[in-house]
Amino acid sequence: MELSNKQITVIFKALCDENRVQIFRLLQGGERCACELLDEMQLSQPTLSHHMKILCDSGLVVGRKEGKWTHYSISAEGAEVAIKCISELTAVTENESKCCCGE
Amino acid sequence: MELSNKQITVIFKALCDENRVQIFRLLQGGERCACELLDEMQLSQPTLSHHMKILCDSGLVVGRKEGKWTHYSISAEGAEVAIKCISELTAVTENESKCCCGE
DNA sequence: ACCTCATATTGATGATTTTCTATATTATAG
DNA sequence: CTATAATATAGAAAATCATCAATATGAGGT
Repeated sequence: MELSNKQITVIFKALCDENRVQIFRLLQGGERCACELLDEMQLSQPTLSHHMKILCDSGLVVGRKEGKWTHYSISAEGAEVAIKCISELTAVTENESKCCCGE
Repeated sequence: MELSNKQITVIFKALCDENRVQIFRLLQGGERCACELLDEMQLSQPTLSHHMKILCDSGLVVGRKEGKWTHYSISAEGAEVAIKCISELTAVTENESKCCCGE
């Protein structure tokens, strides 16, 4: 499963906004519907909806539709992918110390 | 070590741009100076410098100044912080299934 | 001291993102 | 089938971000 640079940016975009980080903290307590999240955030309903779309696109959050409601929760699989991704990106594979610039 | 929402966004901003992800891939081979990175990226020198600042601010990359050159490398400590951060944020601590909206 | 090379900073511009209001969609209740 | 409630989408404004050209800084070399 090789992710493109673009796909990686989509994953981590989830964590690049303070409101979205706050939404993760709310979801840590378990599944929440959009109206509950809206109650606890200082955002308009369309803005929350926009953030939830970005979170779902990242794979870190999943939405479950049930009647009128959409229930959101943290995806353990998405989290695993993100952690594996950051682990791989930050894994240094050097086998010798290379000097550049003719030092 | 409790990170604020704002601090978390600074960490993951590093991975929200395709060029910056590409820089990680280049740094996987070991320490590189800015001029080497510039050779391999389709960016102007000031733009690369701008990205390197964001990467260093995130803690995922460190810069080491030596004479005229700045050598950049991936920070294992920074990576550890980022992984711990995403692990904590995505850890669900629910102990009972809560239903909202009077279901 | 001057020149050159590597990198950083400034300032401007276009692109993207966040946010809102207004409206549309979809589901249930009466 | 109409009304209402929950969520999504469209469109516009404001803020932020990525980018570049020009310039500044700072370290060696001559």
